[in-house]
Amino acid sequence: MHNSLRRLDLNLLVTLDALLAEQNVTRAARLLNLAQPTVSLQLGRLRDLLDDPLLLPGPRGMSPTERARELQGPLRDALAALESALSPVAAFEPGRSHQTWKIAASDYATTALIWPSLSRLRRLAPYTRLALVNKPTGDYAKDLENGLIDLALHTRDEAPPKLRQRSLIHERYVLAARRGHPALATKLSLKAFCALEHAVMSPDGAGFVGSTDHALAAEGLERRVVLSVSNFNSLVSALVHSDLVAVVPQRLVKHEPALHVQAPPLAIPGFEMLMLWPERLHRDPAHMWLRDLIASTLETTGAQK
DNA sequence: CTGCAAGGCATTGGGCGTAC
DNA sequence: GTACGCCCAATGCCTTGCAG
Repeated sequence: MHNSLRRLDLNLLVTLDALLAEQNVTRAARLLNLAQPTVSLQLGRLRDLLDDPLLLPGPRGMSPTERARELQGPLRDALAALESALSPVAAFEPGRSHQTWKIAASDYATTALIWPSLSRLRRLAPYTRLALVNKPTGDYAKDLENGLIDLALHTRDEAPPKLRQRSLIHERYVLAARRGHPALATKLSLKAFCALEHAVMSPDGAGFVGSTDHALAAEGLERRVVLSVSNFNSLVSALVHSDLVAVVPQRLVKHEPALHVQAPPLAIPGFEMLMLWPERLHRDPAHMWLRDLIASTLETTGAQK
C-alpha cells in the first residue's frame, strides 16, 4: 500500500481524468498541453499501476474498461476536492459576483420553486445570471457531473442516486378550473367530479393517466380525460380558455388569478420536490449560497401559509 | 473484396533538468 | 560526472472508412 502510494504520481491522476473525459489520447494530450506520446507513456504507467488496461482501442477511439468507468466519478470528485482545498476559499460575495447558474427544472418546478426566489436573487446578486433548462439530456446525474447544469429540481420519486440532495417542499394536488366555471360553484361529489372533462399533463405528451386516475382506480372509479399536454404551462392555459378541469400541483396555480381552485373530492397522494447537485459543487460557496436562497425562501413562504 | 488514405496509439532515441 | 526521470519529434504499425 505504502509502496504503491510512493510510486503514485498525482499528475498521473490528472492525466487519467483527462483520458477518461476525452477517451482519446491525442485529445487528452492537447487538453493537458502535452505531446501525445507523453500521455501515451503516462497511460502505460497508469495501466501498470492499476493493473488494468483502462482504455481499450475500439471503434471511435478508445473505450474505457469497467474499472475505468468505476474510477471516473470518484476521481473527478477527488480532484475537485483537491482543487477547492488548494485554492483560497474566496467567500462568495453575492453583490459583486458575475456567476452564471444553470438549473434544470420543469415548468412546474420553475413556477413553484424558482419564482419565489427570483426577486430576492435579483436584488441580492444583481450581476449574476440564471439559466433555466427544461431537460438538458435527460440524464441529470451526468449533466451535473460534467457541468452542463449546476442544480436539478426533481421529485423524490426516481431521483437519480448518488447526488447530494435537499428536500424543498411537500406538494399537494388541487382541482383547478377557470374562474366562474359552473361546476365548481358548489361542493363537488365524486361522481360529478368524474363526469367533468379533465385535462392532464403527461411529460411524454401522450399519456392520459396520472396520480388522480390511480387514486380513482383504487375506488373502482374512472374519470374522463379528454386532453393531454406535455407541460404545465399549456395545462394552465387550457384551463383558462375552456371548461376543462385539471388536478394540478397547488403551487402551479396559486398565483393564477384567472383560475378557481378547490380541494379535490378524494385523497390524492402528493409528492416531494428535491434539489440535486453533484459532489464537486457541495462546498462551492456560490453554489451553497444559491441553494440556501432557494430553500430558505420556500421555508419562509411555506411558514406564512 | 481490394487497395488506399487518414487517423490514432505505441515505441524509440535524444535533449534537458535535477539529485546524488 | 553519472544516473534518472520527464518530455518531445519522428516513426512504425494498426484500424477504419471509402472508392472502385
